[in-house]
Amino acid sequence: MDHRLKKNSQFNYIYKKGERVHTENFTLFVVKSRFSCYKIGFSISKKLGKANKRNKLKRRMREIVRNLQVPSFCNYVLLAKENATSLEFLDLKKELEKLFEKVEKKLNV
RNA sequence: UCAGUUGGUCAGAUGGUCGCUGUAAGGCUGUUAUGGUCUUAGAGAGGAAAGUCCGAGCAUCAAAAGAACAGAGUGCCAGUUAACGGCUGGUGAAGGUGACUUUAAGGAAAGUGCAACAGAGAUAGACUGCCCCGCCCAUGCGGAGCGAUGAUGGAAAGGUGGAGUAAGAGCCCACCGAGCGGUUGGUAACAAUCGCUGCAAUGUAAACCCCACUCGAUGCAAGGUUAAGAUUGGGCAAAUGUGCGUUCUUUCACGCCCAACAAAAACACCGCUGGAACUUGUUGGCGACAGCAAGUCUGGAUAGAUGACCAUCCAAAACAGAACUCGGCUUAUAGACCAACUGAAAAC
RNA sequence: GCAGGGUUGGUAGAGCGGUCGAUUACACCAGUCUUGAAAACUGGCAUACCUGAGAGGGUAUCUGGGGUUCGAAUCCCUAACCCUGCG
Repeated sequence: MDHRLKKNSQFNYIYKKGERVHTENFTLFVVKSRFSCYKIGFSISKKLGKANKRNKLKRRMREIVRNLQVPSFCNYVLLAKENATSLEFLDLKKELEKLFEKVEKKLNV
């Protein structure tokens, strides 16, 4: 299945309606949906660096999310904060794992 | 060996596991429709892809021709190119011991403007002065000659030295500089040389300007297909209006302009990648480059495709990601390598 | 992707190549007034380095770097950063 979010309107909807979960270098917006698959969009602003750095960060984020067990019936937007570009791959992985654990707890409550 | 100058090349590689985007072939499957999925094969960022500073292709503005005026750009000469403000080779000027580097380098006797402060004075007359004569004890006053002297300044009326004089002056002489003319060399910029002129002319044109040459505007969010359908108000006009900066003329076409509302489907498609292309060889040219032959097909995404991990190579580390496509320029850049040349020292 | 605009004291915002390190307002500091504060009035007020006991003086800086000019915040080139528009 394709897990990408594509439309600008979808992004805006999630920014407005979504619940936020924070960690040191990321913010995740979560909205529940009717469909069994999840969708996720990555948002990295121009402040984080030039095109090269942003692209690399996005690829790493996608690679990590692909290997994770992400809670379904939800749509997400993963927003990177300023220091995220300087992290190593393993640190990124740990942090995102923690992030999605948090999300699961929230959803179960 | 040390210190440099110029030009060029590379931009991690190999193997394995998981994953991403196109292409081709085949299988299975679905929708109103572009599809979905699996297998196999093969492809998948740069020297700057960047900045958007120039030049083109391409597209739209219905199609054209001419004149004047605006506006913008370029500016030594010759060549090169599809074109250029690029590049190549020269000339002049400036810098460097040198290899070599830098250079927006037309015109200031077409005209206008500006030149603060300082300075006697800023483009040019006066002032301060120098010398001689007369009056006079002298200060000083009057007359004649002179253009040297002047605490400035970015710039002060060709410079240095001599001769000359009452004092002085290109008034005269030598050298240097400048202008004009000739000759020789060079396609030319220009250079060399000879003669003449005692020599008049500050700087600024990246101030306006003059001269020569070039230029329509807008950019793929251009523009088109599926793809039909559509409202209201105001102004101008019935060719006397509108039509690629403005005005005018001619052909031609046609209503034109402004404001508001409504509609806008998509995993959409075309434009979209075979090109002034690349590689090798060869011929011409000092070179930029051009010709010929053979071979190659080499990204096409659309929330936007190249990542993660492991092993080895001492270490994998720079700047950095195509978005219609090319030719340049500019800027960023770790490390490694090659070639030619210069200076210094030492040895032979 | 393409097109356009800007950058001047702490903030906003003027600025003819020379009298401009810079006018004005707000903010800030000191004083007057007040029991105290506000308002009002008066004065001061950019930064760095050098020098000086101090008062003061000198040099540099208008986003950075070059150039034109005797002289640049202003003109030209180049880079960085910020902002706006487009279907």
